[in-house]
Amino acid sequence: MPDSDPTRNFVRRISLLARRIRTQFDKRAGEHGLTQARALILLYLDLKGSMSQAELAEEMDVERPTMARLVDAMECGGLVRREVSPQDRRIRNVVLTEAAQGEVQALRALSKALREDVVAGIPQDDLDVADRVICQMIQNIGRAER
Amino acid sequence: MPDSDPTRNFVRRISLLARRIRTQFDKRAGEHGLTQARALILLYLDLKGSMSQAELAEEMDVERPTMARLVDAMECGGLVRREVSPQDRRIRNVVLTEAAQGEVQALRALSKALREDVVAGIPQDDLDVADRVICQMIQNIGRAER
DNA sequence: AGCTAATAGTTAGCAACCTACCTATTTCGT
DNA sequence: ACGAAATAGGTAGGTTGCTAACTATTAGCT
Repeated sequence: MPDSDPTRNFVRRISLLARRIRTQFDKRAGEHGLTQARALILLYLDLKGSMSQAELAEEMDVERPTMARLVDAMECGGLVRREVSPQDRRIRNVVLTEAAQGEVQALRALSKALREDVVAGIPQDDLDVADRVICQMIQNIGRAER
Repeated sequence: MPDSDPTRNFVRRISLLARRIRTQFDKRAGEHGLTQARALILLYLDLKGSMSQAELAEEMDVERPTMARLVDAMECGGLVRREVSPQDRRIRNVVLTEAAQGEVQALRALSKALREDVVAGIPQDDLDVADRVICQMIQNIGRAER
């Protein structure tokens, strides 16, 4: 009975699911030169036009050094440009290149397809419950950080 | 209305939750020289006495190179020893050192406390639904891999 | 017995997280 | 107006994932 406590495996399965989704996304998006994290940046920038790295980090719930490296990689790969803000020289506004804009449609389709694969056959009511549980857990951890 | 599709954020929140749990675990276990992945190895070995790296990788749903590095780090930190199997010289049986055995109790308590923090205030019925949803999603991804 | 398959483990290289710490600006309080 | 605090970004280093490709050993088939 090592695993009689169901919450133990629940926590582990969440981590497993997150990894599997990421791996599967990266596999499908690899042909487009994208990964899960980079694709999300691309979608945000397409939506808002231009964002600072701090804003991107905030939206994606990621620390700023993480964002710095993601933007580095995307700039290096020709997906994104950094433009120093004229109003505040601390800020680099990140903007999509034309090449990246051309990927947006395919990326949206790919993301949608993967989401649909993941939730296939799961009743909406159950999804709603699961979403509430996940949200509550995220809050609980924030609270537990003292 | 960029995020009108609820499943989009659901998938993202799963990844966020997994990261937050890992970070919080590592913060609490750091004093014991442990991290989430290493702690899990320790618990498995305490349970089964000795396992090959391939068996550990299988139990933890991780690839074998990942396990090789985890065992490297733990061996380096004096938590674990590798012993070549007499029956099959390809196999390294991994066993806990005495120092590691001394950490098991504290580690169990720590893991339990974190699990309880995470699920605090969530009805068991909802947890059951969420667990079923997570399991189904993991299966769905396996199926989607063609 | 001998050649091929499969298996255990490792190395190398990439991705995306994190924390801690640093610099360059801007803001704000006195 | 000037010095302290806050903010944007970056660097360095550590952790845990992955895949691809390699070696060593065993198993299996003819």
